[in-house]
Amino acid sequence: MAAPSHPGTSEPKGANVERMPTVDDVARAANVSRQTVSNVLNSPAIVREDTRLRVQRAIDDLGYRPNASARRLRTQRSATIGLRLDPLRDGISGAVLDRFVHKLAEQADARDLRVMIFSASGHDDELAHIRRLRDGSDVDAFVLIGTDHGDERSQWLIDQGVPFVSFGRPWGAPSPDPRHRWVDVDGRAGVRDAVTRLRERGAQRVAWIGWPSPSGTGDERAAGWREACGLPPAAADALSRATEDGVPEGRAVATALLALPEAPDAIVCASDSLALGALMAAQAAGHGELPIVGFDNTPVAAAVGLSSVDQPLDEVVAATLELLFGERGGAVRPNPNSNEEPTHRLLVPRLVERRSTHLPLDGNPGALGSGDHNRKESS
Amino acid sequence: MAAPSHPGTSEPKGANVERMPTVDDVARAANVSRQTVSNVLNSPAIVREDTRLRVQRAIDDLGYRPNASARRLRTQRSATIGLRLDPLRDGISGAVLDRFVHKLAEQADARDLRVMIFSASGHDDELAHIRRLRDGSDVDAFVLIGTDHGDERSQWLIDQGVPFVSFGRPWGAPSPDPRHRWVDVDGRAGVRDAVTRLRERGAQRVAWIGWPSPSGTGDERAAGWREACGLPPAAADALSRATEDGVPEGRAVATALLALPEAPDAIVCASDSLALGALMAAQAAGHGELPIVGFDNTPVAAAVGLSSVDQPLDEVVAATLELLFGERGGAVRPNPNSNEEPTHRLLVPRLVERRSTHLPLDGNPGALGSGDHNRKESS
DNA sequence: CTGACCGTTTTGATCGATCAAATTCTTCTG
DNA sequence: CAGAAGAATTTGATCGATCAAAACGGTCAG
Repeated sequence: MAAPSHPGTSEPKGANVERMPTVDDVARAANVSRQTVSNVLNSPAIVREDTRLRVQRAIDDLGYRPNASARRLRTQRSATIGLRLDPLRDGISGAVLDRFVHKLAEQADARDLRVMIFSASGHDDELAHIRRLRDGSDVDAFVLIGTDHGDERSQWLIDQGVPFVSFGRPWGAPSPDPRHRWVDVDGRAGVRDAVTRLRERGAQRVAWIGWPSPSGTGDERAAGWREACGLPPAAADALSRATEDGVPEGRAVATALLALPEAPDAIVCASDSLALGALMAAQAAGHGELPIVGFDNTPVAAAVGLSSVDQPLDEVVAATLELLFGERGGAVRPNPNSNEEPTHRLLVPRLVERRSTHLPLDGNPGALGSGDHNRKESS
Repeated sequence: MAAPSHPGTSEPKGANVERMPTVDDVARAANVSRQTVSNVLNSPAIVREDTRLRVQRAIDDLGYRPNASARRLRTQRSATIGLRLDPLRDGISGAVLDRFVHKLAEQADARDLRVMIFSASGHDDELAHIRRLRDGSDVDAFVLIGTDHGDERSQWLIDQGVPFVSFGRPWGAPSPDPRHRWVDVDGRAGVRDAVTRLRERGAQRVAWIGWPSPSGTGDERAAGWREACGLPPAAADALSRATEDGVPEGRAVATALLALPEAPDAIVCASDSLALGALMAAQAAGHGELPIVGFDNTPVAAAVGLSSVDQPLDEVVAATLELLFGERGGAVRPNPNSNEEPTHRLLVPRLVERRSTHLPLDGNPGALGSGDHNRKESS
């Protein structure tokens, strides 16, 4: 938090008027040719030890930094990933994508990649942007987020030969194109685990609040509940509800569930928004102790002490980059032509347990918040 | 939502193997010289009408798109804005910054600017990144977010001659550097308005829940409350509380306030997190009808029907870009040397009223949610 | 001593655009 | 109709790096 001054390397760069040094400047200073300098940077192995050190010192002394544009122009690649920020996501659940963006920025940086963001109003607009960015060689690979049924973006990108990976499976496609690389989280397994855990804890009638079908992610999650709830079909149907996402919606549906003659003794929801609504409903109905589980482990869930299924975004991002660039490489791999190597990755989420599956909700506020991340935030 | 195929211009670009056309290709096709093509793109005014049309047609036919790297190399500017995504913000309030990022991406796009994001672990790390990005001429201007007391970043950037604008005032500086361009929202006025509104509605004892001092934004907001609450100092002190940000914290403090012999009849908070906590406290204490106002108008506030002070992010972003690039220009202005033109902009927020200042909280869930933005969101 | 061979370094060309200056084409004046 | 002034267009150089191939220096077998 303290210790200002010299961040980065601290060479004597005065104001900012004098131009940045170039390879030629470094070459002159180290008494070698441009190319040798270039080699020191890009293939140090082929340069003799002592010259390498000499050049390196010159680089440090002058504070040389390769010009990204020049390099990109010559190499024909930008080492930049494009990412569309979805303008629709304004709900609580949108926070997942934010975390995804963060992680992506972090891990991309570690690989010396840049991340460029853009926003678009719809799928068509998005594709137009992608084309522009790629044709201008601004960006050489894209990450698609939030694929859904009948998503025509993937196919277009494949046809155009634009390298990309989607966070989200190709829902609904009868036979998914093997050239489509994707990473996703197994929501079905996540919900299944959550339900199982609740039953281990003694719950016998675990209800489900999900989204209307068809919804790729939603249907998967619902399936997970159905597999694990241990109820005969009819009873299961009675405890299953579908509604648009949202806190009020969740509250309304949960209220109805709790008013049933054979009321549920636990509720699992397809999102934290729905779960928060359910939490409020339970509280209002005097069932403060009712175990409730949400999905996505958003900040709100942490804040109100709601148990939630957490997506392993670190792994998601790592897998995304690996599919795009390989184990460590910095060069983009084109979309695979055949199905030689695995072109997708399905990751398993894990349940984060909090008060909502442990303690009664009422009572002393002092015990709230389970010490989860709660940082002050200004502006 | 429907209508796939041809996004952008739809020229007959087959696979993606053949290289993109260049100015020379276009020139040849239109029977002019490279430079004329360049002129059509950059200064159409000096090209004769008919040649311009001819060239334009060739551009469209070939699907030509200027190569960003080449242009940047030659012009020495990247038309790219750098933005650090703060890894700390994980609370509910962090959502404001997300909205900011969105708006920035949108408006930057309208000006043909790119936005590049990066993440850093601390201020020093951030500055190191900034240096790297700028020295590599990847980015030519930066937007700083969330400035706070003793923030040494601004001064460093000014010293280094790196063009930037901060979203957030230079807090605490005895005499702010006139070369520092910034945009901020007048939180004091926002809170003042909110309190005034509550008093117009009949509230007589409006309490305040804020953050511990010193906090630039926090102190300003508190000042707004104090100015408008209309209570003598002693009484005001009794109704003022400071705590770290967070839902549980807000709940605890609000519970204490409500237990006072002279309890408040309305509460204004420095954040939606605190306000949500207060809302829960009020509900638990049987004061479901207590008017409560939050700050930042986050999705959560919309979801639970909490009134909140909304920051005009559209204007904030517009002002930011204007300070950086001028009215319409695409070229970055350096940090001003003297204080000739205005170098900052202070915008006024406005109160968004919802159920929490209108109706009782309990009662029928059907009436919840005030129709505010609630969109479904998948993985 | 010659020349093949390997490791290291240098030279010339190139990526795709814009700048600055030179050139050609128009138009208008005396 | 010559010639100047202005408009429109073209030419040559350049931005800063990497690629591809050539040149260099040393070792070593024949």
